[in-house]
Amino acid sequence: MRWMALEVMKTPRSAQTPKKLDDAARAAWLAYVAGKTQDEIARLLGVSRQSAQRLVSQAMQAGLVKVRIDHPISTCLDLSARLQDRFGLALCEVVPALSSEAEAGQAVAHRLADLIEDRLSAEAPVTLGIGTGRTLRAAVEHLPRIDCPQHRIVSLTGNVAPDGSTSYYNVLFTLGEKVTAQTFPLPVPVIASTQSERDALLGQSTLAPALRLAHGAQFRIMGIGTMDSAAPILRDGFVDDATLTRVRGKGAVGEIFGFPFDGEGALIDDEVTGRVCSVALTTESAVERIAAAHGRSKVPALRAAIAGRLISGLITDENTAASLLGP
Amino acid sequence: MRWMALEVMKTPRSAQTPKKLDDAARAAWLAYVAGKTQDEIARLLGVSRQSAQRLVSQAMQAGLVKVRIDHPISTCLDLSARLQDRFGLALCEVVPALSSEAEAGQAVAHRLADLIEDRLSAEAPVTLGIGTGRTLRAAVEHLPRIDCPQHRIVSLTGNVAPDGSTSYYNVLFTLGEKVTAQTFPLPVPVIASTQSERDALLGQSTLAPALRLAHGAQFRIMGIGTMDSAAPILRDGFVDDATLTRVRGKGAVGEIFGFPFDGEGALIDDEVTGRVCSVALTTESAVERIAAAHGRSKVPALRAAIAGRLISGLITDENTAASLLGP
DNA sequence: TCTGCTCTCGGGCATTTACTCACTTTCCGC
DNA sequence: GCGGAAAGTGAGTAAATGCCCGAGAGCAGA
Repeated sequence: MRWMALEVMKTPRSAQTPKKLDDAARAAWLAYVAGKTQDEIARLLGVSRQSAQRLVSQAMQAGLVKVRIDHPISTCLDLSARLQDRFGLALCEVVPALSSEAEAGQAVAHRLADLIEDRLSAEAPVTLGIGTGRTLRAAVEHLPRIDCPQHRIVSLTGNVAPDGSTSYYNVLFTLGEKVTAQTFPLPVPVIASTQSERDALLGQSTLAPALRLAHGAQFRIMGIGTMDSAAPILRDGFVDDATLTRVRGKGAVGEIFGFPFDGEGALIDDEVTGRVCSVALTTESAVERIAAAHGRSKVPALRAAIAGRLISGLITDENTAASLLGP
Repeated sequence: MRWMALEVMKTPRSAQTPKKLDDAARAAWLAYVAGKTQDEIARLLGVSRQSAQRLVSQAMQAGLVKVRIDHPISTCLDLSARLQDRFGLALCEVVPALSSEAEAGQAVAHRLADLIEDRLSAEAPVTLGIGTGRTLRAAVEHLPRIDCPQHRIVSLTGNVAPDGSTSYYNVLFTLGEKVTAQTFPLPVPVIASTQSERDALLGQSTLAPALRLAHGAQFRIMGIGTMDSAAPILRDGFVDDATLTRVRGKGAVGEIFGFPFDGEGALIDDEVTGRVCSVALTTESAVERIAAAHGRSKVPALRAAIAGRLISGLITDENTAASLLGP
C-alpha cells in the first residue's frame, strides 16, 4: 500500500469535492456546449467572472471536457489506411503532424488515452496488460477518471528499476486508481542479472496470479524501445553498453518488454533474451497488441515489430507514418 | 426534385471544397486537441492568423467540432434518474438550465441531435420516423454531415401545410441530405378536412411504401403539441378555434402527430381524431419513441404523454424536468 | 477585353479569456 | 484559541480571439 500513500501525497487536494467538480462541469457545459461567455456563466452561477474562469479551467484540467473533430483529415486517414493495408495492421490511427516531436508525442498519447478509455468503457470485464514507456505514461495523464471496477490491469513487464526504485509502478497504479480497477504489478526488474535469477524471480508463487492474468490479457499496450545509444533499456540501466552493442551486432533493431528483435521482428538469440522477466510476446491475432510510438528514431524498430506481427495496432503521427511507408 | 433544387439554391457555396474542410479540420484539431493558439496554427499551416481563425470557425460552423462534458452534472443526472424511475421512461436526458426558454430549446435540440447521430451511427439499417416541431428542426440544424446511406427516414405525419406549401418537407429533406439517407415524405396535410378525405389521401397507392415504412420505424422522434392558444395545430391552421375549444372541452391537454389526448394520454374521442393523416401512435416498447420538449407550457402535455406511455424517452431541460416531478 | 460580381485576404479594433499578484478565508495541528 | 499553510477571491493586465471593413484576386457574362 506504500504506493497508494505516495499517490495520495502527490495529489493532496486534487481530489476536489464533488460539488466543486459539479459546478466546474456546469460551467464547462455552459461555456462549450451552450457557448456562453464567462461573464454570462458567472451571472448564471452567481459567482464572479474570475471564479467562472477558474471553474472552466478546472474542468479542463480535470479532463472533463472532451473534444473530438468529426472529420477525418484526409492525409491522416490516407496514411492510416495505407499502413493498415500494406502491413496488415488491425488498427492504425494517425494524428496530424505538429512542429516538434514532443508535441507529436502528446498528441499520440492523447489518442492512446482515448483508445484506452474506449476499451475500458466496455461493460464486460477486460484484462488490460501494459508495458512501459513515455507515451503510455503521458496517455495515463490524459485519461479522465472513469469508474470501471470490473476491469483488471496487469503489468506485462517488471516494475522495478535497477536501483530498486519503484517509479515504474506509478503508471500502473495511477491508471488503476483513475479507472478504479484492480492492479497487478510484477515486482521484478525488467531484465534480471542471470537467467537463473530470472527463473527464480518469476517462479515466486505470489507472482503466479499476476502472470496468469498477464498471459490472458486480451488487450495489450506496449512500448517500442530503440536499440540506439538512447535505448531505454540502456538508459534505465537494465543492460550495459557491451550487451547492447553485442545484441545490436546480432541485428537487434528494437525491443518490446525488454525482448530484443531483429529487422524481421524475430527474437534475437542471445543470453540477454533469457534474462528478460516479461511476459512472452505473442503474435496471436486474438490479443489486441497496440503500440503507440512516434519519432524518426523509432522507425526501424516499428518496421520490424510490424513485420514480425509483434503488434496488431499502431498509433502514431503523420511524419512517422510517412516514414514507415517511405523507402 | 423541386425541394432539392431549393436546397441547393439555399446553400450556394456552403458545400465547401473538401480540401478546405480538410484544412478546417486540421486547424480545429490543432486548436482544440493540441491546444495551439491561432497564431501557431497560422504558422504551422502557412496562412495568416485571420485565415486560421476563419478555418477554425468554419470547422465549428460545419459542426466538425464535438464537445462533450464527461461529468454528469449531479442535479441533471438526479432529475433524469427520478424521471426514469417515477414514470418508467426507458431513456431520459436532462440538460442544465439556462436563463431563457429559447436557449434551453437550443440545448435540448443539441442533445437530440447527439442522440440522432448516435442512433444513425449504427451499421445496421435503421428506419427513423420523424414528426414535426421546432425542436426537431433545430436538432437537424445541429446535426453534422454523416454518411449512412443504409438508413431510411420516413415522415410520420403529413408534410403539407394547409396553404399547400411544403415547408414541412424541409426538416425531412435536410435531415436526409445531411446523413445521405433515403427519405420518404407523406405528402398529405396533417389533418384532412373530412374523414373520407383522410381515407382517400392515405389510400393512395403511392403512399403505401412510406406508410409501411412508417409503421415499421423502430426509432421515432416526436414533437409534443400543446392545446392552449399557442397550439401548433391551431397556428398552422389545421384546426379552427371551435374545434380546439371542443376537444379541449373533452379533456385534451396535448397532441402528438395531430392526435389529441387527455390527461391520461388516452386519445380523445372526437371527429377530428378521425381526420388525422398520421401514423397511429403506439405504446409498444420495442419502438423507441423519443420526445424532445421543454418549457412550462408543455408540462401538462408531457405528463399526459408519459402517463399514457405515448413516449418511451424524453429529452428536456432542468426546469421542465423539475416541473414534471413537481406537484 | 472589360465589367461587375463574389470570394478571400489581411489590418485594425472591441471583446473575451488567461494569468499574475496581493489579499482573505478556511482548515489544520498544536 | 492560535499560528501557519493552503485554497479561494478579486483586481489588474497581457494575450488571444472574434469580427468588421476595405482591398485585391478570380471568374462569368457581355
